[in-house]
Amino acid sequence: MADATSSPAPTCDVDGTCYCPLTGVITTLSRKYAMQLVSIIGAHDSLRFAEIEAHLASASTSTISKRLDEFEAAGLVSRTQYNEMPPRVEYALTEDGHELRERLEPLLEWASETDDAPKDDSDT
Amino acid sequence: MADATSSPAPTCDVDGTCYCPLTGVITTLSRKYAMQLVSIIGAHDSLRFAEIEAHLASASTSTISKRLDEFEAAGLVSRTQYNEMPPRVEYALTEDGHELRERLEPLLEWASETDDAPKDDSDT
DNA sequence: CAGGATCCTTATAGATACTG
DNA sequence: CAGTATCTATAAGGATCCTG
Repeated sequence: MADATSSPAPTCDVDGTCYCPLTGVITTLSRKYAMQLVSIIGAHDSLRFAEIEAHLASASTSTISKRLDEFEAAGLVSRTQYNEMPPRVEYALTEDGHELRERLEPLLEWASETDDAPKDDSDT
Repeated sequence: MADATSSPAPTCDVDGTCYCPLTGVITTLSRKYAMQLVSIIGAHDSLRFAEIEAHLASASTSTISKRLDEFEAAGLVSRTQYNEMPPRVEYALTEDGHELRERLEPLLEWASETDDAPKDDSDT
């Protein structure tokens, strides 16, 4: 995405054109359910759309679809389509996706601990 | 937010009341510049507001202010105010914040490599 | 210096309906 | 099954002005 077209200025706010895309991968990860999704997919060899939905029931179909799209575009997830009947599509992490997930897991794990285990002794 | 309502049901989509806050920390981290901010603050013992702004020049004052607020609320950052003239306020990571940063750094590092986009990371 | 309040713009998620 | 297209509601970021 960042080709050598001479203006690699990361400060997109110099003009009002864009809303500051920041770093690609981080931006992608900052979207809703993105991190969880990577984690879920990586926890399996491959998953079908409906299975992903089942794992992330709180997310809407279109949201999951969008995330998946973004992941594909970012090279984090691969999509394999089997033209059968009924249709079958499998999603899996790419190598990059796995590398990401490795770095993501400690964060998510810690986050879930922190979130439901308040460390402050004074509360409640 | 610090409501001790005994039922920590994270599935906010059972009712249409809220926009699904997800897991606290992850949501906080998903906001713009949030991860970078944690990284920046953690790279120093403490930082003043203006210094943070300088490190994250692309972010607006109000955005930084909001992040800082959220971090404080999440117990990730401490704010120390010195009633001098001129006013002096120092921000630093709490223990929790440091734990977070430890898990965040590999991700950010990998992300910047992957993205190949030089960010406004002034110091190491 | 440090930031809050306000207003505005844009981005993003969800619902719904429809298709290959 | 596996989505896409469209629309709407809302949230989130930025600019600006203003204060302690």
